[in-house]
Amino acid sequence: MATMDKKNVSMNDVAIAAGVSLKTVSRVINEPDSVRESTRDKVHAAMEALGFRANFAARSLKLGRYGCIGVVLFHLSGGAVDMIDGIADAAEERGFALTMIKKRAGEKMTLAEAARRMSQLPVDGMIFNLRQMVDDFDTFEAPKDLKTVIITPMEHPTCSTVSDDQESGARMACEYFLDHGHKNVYFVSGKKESLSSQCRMKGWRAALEARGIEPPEPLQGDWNADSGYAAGLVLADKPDCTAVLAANDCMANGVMMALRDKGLNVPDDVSVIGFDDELYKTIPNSILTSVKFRHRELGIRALNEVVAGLEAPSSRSRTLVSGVLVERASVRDLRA
Amino acid sequence: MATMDKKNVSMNDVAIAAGVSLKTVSRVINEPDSVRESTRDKVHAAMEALGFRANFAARSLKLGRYGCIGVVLFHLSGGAVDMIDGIADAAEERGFALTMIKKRAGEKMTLAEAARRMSQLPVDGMIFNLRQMVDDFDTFEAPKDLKTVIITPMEHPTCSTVSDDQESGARMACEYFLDHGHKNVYFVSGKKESLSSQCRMKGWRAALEARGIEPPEPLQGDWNADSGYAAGLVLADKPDCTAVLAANDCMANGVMMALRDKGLNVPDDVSVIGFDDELYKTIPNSILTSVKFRHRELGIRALNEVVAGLEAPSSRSRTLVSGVLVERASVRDLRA
DNA sequence: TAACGAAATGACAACGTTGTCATTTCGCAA
DNA sequence: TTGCGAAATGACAACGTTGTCATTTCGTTA
Repeated sequence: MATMDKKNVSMNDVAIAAGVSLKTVSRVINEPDSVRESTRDKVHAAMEALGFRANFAARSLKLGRYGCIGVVLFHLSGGAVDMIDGIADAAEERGFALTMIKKRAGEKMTLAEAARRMSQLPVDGMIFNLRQMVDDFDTFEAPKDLKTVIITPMEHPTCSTVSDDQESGARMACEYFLDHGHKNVYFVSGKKESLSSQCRMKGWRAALEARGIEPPEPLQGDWNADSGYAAGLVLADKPDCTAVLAANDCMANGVMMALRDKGLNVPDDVSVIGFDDELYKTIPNSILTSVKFRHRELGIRALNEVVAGLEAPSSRSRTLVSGVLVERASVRDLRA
Repeated sequence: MATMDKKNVSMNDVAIAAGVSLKTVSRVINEPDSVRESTRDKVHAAMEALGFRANFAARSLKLGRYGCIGVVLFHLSGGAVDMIDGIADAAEERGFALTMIKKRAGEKMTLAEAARRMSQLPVDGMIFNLRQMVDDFDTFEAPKDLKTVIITPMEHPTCSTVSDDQESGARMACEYFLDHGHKNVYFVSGKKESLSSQCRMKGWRAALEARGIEPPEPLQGDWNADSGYAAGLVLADKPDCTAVLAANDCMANGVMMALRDKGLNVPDDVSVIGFDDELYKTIPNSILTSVKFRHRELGIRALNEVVAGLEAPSSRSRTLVSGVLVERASVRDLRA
């Protein structure tokens, strides 16, 4: 009947219970080697008995840092899981926790708003996950004392950015077609407002133009298989269409199904490449060649960039994480 | 050349700049109506000029709360995105931020460890996302002053839990088969260690036994299409197999492809139901009937449960979020 | 103009830690 | 036993807020 009265057990309570000074308790926690073993044991016993847990607020107030990195989710898509996974693992490894806020569905949120909200929370630095354009992107200035990293394919004038190298990935896929003897490449895009889709389209276009090929009109999709199917029906009627690059695997699959339904074979009649390399999860023996981005690596890099910049928040860097072409059997070699 | 000297601008600095007292600045922030408009303007101007941002640590220390809910991710799977989305949206709505930590890949983490780590962080309550069994599940006791909600299908002796009603969902699907005249239902499971898979299997078994049907040996899968395909090849040879329940859509698709490759038609020869209703994203015109769980709703409920329990951390409740059978065309009615 | 109650503002302590610096205790040599 | 330097411990202030209570200022009425 001795416990359970005060709400929170403080270091002072522990100190009294252990018959030592407040500061000694502090030392047991932060620099145990500087405390005699017998004293240390007394303190540990008291902490155990009282159920002491250090107060985060007081500690942070004194130290002037939190040990937390803020993460702002402007958009939560499929690939985001792996990215968060990477961020969280890297944070864990470096002894940081994450503080997360999210744009509410349907509402708008500018970078400035996000920064203002975050800077009221326990964070030493922050990461913005930005997959669509936002109004104040170019004018935004991060708080001078809070390292800010933006995950986005766009370059920012003052903040560090980290991104998949979507453009190179698309170029890589496109050149893969061309190197296999294809004379042109059609493109099925994702949602218009998606920066990923825009970058992939840009890379596709650049690769063709680099070889003096006029890019055909891209087909508009929405990431889902049905839109890919619709695009596939259109493409099946184009005699010059031997190669299709779809902005993700789901649409690529839609394209392939449409081609098949039109009596065309992949890869014999038409070759196809997708993005994300996730079709194998859903389709047995999937043959789709695909450009895979390392989202987990992306998250790790973003977090490391923040941590590296904690001391120099105004530093600025640009990190691109390259993609990988996962070769399967959906591209025919026309050179033979 | 007047700014930029002290690291952090405090309310005291603002007070001096505005020619008012510290407390008045505090009031401008927390109870603006109690401050004369002219004073308020002066203070706001000073805050603006100095770039003042309230110190989270000091505020929390004084208030004794953080306005943050801890989230522990023991496991980060596909469905987790929507759940996190729900948690984050609900948190936002109620004025909370999230503090997140994650089990490191490959390492083990007990509930007790998670609780210990979390209670050193800025959190008023916490949510554990637990999709696999953990060693100390039954013996775990949550900190008495920190409301703890576990997202898991298992019942916990002392903590509140929230879960999809996987078992009912599976039963629902199974009964749907039986009500359509099927005499038996085969089952393809997910990974052994997954609690979702275990619950789905349990529901399937229960539904059959309730009608006096001896459940056939379940086929072991691993969530991916290839394992579903393998199962499908086996099932295609069983003459009594008219209905297959697969523990997710990817495996269901694998099953369907195998059946087709064996010359069987879905649903004419064999009917199939999956879980998660996500095949339509990848397969154009998907006909797969599927049990869909509302992960977002699950997250919302979990967060609301934590917030509701902040004042009474030792309260305990059990919430089940029901699934929905999304009817498409993969089940044949044998009663005709 | 004086007096009054209400509204606005201010002084000071307190929240639970850690840093600084002073003091005590220890182990060992003289 | 005494003295000494090093190790261990302690007293006290400080971090930047908010709560309590006292004081000042305001607008109104007599």
